[in-house]
Amino acid sequence: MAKATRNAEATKAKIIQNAMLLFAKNGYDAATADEIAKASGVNKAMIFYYYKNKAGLYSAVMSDLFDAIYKEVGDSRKCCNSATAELRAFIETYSSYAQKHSYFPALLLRELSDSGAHVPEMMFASMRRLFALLNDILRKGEKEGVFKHSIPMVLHFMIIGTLNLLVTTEPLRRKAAEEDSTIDTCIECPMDEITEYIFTTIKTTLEVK
Amino acid sequence: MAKATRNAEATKAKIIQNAMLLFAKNGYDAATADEIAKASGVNKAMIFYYYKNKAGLYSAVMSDLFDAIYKEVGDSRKCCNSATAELRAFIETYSSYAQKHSYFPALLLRELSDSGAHVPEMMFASMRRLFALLNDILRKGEKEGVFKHSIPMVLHFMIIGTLNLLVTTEPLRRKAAEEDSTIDTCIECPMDEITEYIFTTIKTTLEVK
Amino acid sequence: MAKATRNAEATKAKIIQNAMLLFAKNGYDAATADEIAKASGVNKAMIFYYYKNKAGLYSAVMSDLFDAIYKEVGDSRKCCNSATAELRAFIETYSSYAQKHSYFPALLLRELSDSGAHVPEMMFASMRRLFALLNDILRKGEKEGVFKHSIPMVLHFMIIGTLNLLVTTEPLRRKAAEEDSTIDTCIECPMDEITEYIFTTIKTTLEVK
Amino acid sequence: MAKATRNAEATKAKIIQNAMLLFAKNGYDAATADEIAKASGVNKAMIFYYYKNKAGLYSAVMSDLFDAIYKEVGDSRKCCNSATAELRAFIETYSSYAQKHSYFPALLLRELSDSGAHVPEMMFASMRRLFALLNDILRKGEKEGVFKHSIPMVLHFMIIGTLNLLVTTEPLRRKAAEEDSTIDTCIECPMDEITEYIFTTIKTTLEVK
DNA sequence: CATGAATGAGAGTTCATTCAT
DNA sequence: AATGAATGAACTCTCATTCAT
Repeated sequence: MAKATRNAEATKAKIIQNAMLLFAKNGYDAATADEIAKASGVNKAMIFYYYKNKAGLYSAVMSDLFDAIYKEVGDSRKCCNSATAELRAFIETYSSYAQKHSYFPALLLRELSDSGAHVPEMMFASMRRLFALLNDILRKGEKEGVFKHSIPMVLHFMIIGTLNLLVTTEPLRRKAAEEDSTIDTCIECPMDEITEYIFTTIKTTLEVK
Repeated sequence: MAKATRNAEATKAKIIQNAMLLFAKNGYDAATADEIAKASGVNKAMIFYYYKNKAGLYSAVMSDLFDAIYKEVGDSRKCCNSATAELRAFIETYSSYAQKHSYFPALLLRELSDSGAHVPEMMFASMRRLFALLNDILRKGEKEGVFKHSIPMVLHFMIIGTLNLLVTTEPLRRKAAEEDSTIDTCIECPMDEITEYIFTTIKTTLEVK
Repeated sequence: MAKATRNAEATKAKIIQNAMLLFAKNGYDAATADEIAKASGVNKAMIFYYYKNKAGLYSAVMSDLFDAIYKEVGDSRKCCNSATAELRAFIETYSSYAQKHSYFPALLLRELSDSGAHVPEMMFASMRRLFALLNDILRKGEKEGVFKHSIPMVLHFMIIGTLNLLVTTEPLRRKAAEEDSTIDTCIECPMDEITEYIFTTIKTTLEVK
Repeated sequence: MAKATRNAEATKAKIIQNAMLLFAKNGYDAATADEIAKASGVNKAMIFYYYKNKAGLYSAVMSDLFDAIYKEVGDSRKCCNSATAELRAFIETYSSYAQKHSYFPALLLRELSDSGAHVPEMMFASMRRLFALLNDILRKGEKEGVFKHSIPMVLHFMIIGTLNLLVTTEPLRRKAAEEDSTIDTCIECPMDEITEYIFTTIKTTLEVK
């Protein structure tokens, strides 16, 4: 109804967007309200007007991300009928989300390192929901007789740990490659090959016989 | 009146030890010099006297940890003659180190999430050295004809990502288990079983035919 | 949808009423426009629309109170013919007003402590008018030969100081009584006895011979 | 052991001294840490270094004042042997303290108006101790048969209410006198005459027969 | 080597006030 | 008349870092 100013939704969106980037780049503590406000082109007080405090903003950011990934990964299951296909969809969707929203892996890994210090309640629910998806797939596969018994928690961390680390360490790996060409930090590896490799590894370990 | 004053090495050791714990628990930014000094029972100024600044202290902490893990993992290779045995040693040693020094995983994951923001130079070197070890093992296995061609970087992240996440998320997983018993967060899993499971997974994906 | 919107007088009255309470409870600085607006069920901007700024609102509140007390105390004189009776009326009316509007004493004492920092002009006029009333009574008594020469300002502060302190300290005295029963903070004293006691004291000091 | 800087006691004293003045002049909320630091010629952080937070500083200020007045008033009793003389000493000592430390009345009246919002615990204890002194004197007089039964709480407020108001309203009364000479705000009254007048009033109301 | 005192630069948060609708 | 969005100026408090002893 307005052009650009005096538009609550637009203002909130800008704040969330820039907060995401800055929280991902600098971490919760090092990302300042000043910085976020300036990047968003809004007055610093608006952050507190809409999100009460820094933690509230952070929660909002994380909620958005977790809701989105849960939805995408959850939706991806619908399109398949075998447990193996669902597993592939899980890994591929997670991988593509992590690449598209490259700030997400850093945020997630840091939050897990802090045991959910900044958004305790939400981390539980969100991580659990995501894990429950994989859990379902694995159980289904077992029931169908195509998967061996496994340790779902370990496989879950194998998938998301690997993918998240690959995304977050990209700049680090690139620099390492520049400085020491004798070591292959997989900087040129196409992500879909990597994703496929991860899928194959998990599938192989699950294969009966 | 005598206690431990006027003993440079002891003072430095106390600082490092407590800094480790607090950096791990609270992260780089949230760990304060005041806190570290009080926990160590030394005057705050000593931190700056011995380590120049906060970043210097952090570097020292990380160096110690990385040197130690590199040494332990490196040493573990000596005792074996097959690539497969060396791979198992790599994984088991890393796993046992991560458990014994349970602050390490949080520190490492956070630092990787930050692309080595706080200790740039060192992260390169140390991570590279560790990765080089695994790389060697994999190449050796390939040469011996017992391992298929693989993507070492991915396997590396699979191993350390999974192990580190399992250690750091322990409190989170415990709480989740308490609140929702229908989901198995593997909180009672013995770590050696998990370690073996990881090893088996990696080995299986490497097996020729 | 109809309630009380679009009704200037009602809105203004609600604001004044709640502002009174909150200024009394929290003091000028600690009472916020947000708080007053919320308590009044009106939009914050209305405060500024009707009263220009916080000081304006405060002035309006104080004016109302001072006008009311002046009117009540002033009116009370009419009904009597002797200076002594007028003095009693002054004290009793003030006392009953302070009890009925229990936020008034806090506001008055604070404003006197601040030397009228927030409502300079008005405090002069209002306090003076009130004091002039007592002054008149005392002079009249002197002329009639029933009162000795006195120091009106001192008697004025004796009356209003005592009454205001008794009202404002009520919660404090109640707590003190609960914690230490050996001391009598007069928490159960009927206010009319106290008022009578004050009157007697003043009368006694004024009595000729 | 030092000259002026690096002297904890001197620094603390300067802070307390200036805080007193500014809290008295502007009230708790309106007195800012910046202001107090600047007035004291110290870095703002020192306030928090020594007193933890603003409330802590305020508490320290009030403690100092209350301890001092209690001590002075308490000591004054020793020198007398009759209840009447002790009563005079109580009033005179309180009066002289209030004049000498002219910031005290404002602080006290405001705190009483707030029901001890900022220093709850202390207000109880301190006010009670002071009141207990007067209470003792009155009881002693009753036992000796020189005082009638009275309401100590009311007499206490009569004394301190009047004296405190006279001190705090001084600037107000001066301005009023300048603007309207027909009214006598007792601005030229010598404080010892006023004190004597208060004493006489209280004594008169206590006199048997 | 060791300490407590001192500092300066910010960070998060609040709040009176104004603007656009 | 009434509202929610927006702002700017403070304000309290923290913290890495340095100085004097």
